[in-house]
Amino acid sequence: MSRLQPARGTADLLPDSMAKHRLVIEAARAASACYGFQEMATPIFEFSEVFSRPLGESSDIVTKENYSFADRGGEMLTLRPENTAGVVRAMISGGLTQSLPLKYFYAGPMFRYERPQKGRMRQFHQVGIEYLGPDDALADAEIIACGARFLAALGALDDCELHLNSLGDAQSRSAYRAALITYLESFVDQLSDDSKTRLAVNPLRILDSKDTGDRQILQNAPQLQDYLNDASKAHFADLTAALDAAGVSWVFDPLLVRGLDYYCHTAFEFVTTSLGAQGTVLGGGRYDGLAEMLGGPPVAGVGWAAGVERLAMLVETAKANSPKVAIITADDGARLAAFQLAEQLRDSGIEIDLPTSGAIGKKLKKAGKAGICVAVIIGSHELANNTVQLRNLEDGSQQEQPLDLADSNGLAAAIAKSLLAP
RNA sequence: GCGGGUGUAGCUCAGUUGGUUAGAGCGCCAGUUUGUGGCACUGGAGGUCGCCGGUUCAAAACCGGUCACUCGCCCCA
Repeated sequence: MSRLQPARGTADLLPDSMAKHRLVIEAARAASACYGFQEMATPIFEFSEVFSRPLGESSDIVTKENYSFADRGGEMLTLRPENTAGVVRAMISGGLTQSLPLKYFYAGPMFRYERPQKGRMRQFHQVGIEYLGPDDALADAEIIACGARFLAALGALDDCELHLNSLGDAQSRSAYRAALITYLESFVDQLSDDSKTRLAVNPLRILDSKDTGDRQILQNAPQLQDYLNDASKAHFADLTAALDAAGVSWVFDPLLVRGLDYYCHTAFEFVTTSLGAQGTVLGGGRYDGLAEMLGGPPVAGVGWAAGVERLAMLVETAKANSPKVAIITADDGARLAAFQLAEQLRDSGIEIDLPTSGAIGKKLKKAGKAGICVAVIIGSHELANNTVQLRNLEDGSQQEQPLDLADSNGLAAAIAKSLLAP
């Protein structure tokens, strides 16, 4: 137990949890397809610059939270910590800026070197969409509506609140940032230690500090929305009007920010109260500056990502797929015939479990527990008479059926019929 | 990276102020039933008490370290 563990922050997905994950991913896939997003995938690792360039080489994220390593050729590679940078890189490398707009859906594993918590693993899984090209606020509205539709399909939307804010365009942001720094510098002695360093490194993040002293100081801090220029105000008004028209409810959250420079305008999160401190279940925003930062032409973009693990915790139960029919041998004399029959029934599209060990009683018991509905019982006696016993494991009824190993269609039909019966 | 909590059977957990052979329920295996599951009864397997060290005549228990899990902080692209 102590010796053979999965590496820290990783977990096996055994069939029952895998079923929950698949349910989440398929809901996201269906919701995004509904809006015309097409599934694609980028590599699980990239040259480190893809992830470090938009963030700055010395930031905490790059130096402490990335899984980076040199390969045998000396290239610095990083396991992808999120997929937006990879998708934008793929757009640039593939020359797809000629085919805008692009609407992409993805699902897959991501990696961050962090202290694990509930719903926060070192290897985790995300689903997400990216809408590349348009700078229209209706694009923002569309991806948010898509996210809401996805959460609704999981039955999670009712427990979530959509938090919405505008960061404004680059001009608005830098005006606000300057004002905020000026204000906070006059309280620098009273700020928490964490926020003192944030003031130098990433002042906007002080807005969502959890320190009560910081929150006190923030009461009278300049407000982001007062620094939005007309174009930024118009974008936000356009977005909220579209959400209202679509019946997507939202709350204005002036403290919801993104620290990185390539973000602009819309920032949003769907937050649930049922998951402790890790309450954000789906989050995203507009990142018009990212493509240029990665060395491509300026291309507007907006998207979101959602953590599969966290959403899977909100899914009540999901039953792993398992066969409904088992072929059970009564004695070794029917081993080969049973194997042959199993293959023939699979040809007919029936999922067959063929247990190989244990007495007949054991096999029936296990089949019943595994949720198998019908057992085909075959032994030397049946083989000699060209029959099988068809046993309904739910009500215990049993009937004899003819066995013809040259043509099992009749038996397949009888099984299909008993599977349909209540 | 920082702080709190928790590590005993496959799972959920008992285990007295330190005391000699570490328990229960569920699950698993076998039998009662030599070819028919669920119920019942009977029996059985399964434990380096997370790991290393220390205190002690004696440690699952006390102390130190370490690892893992968990909650919060930092971070959250």
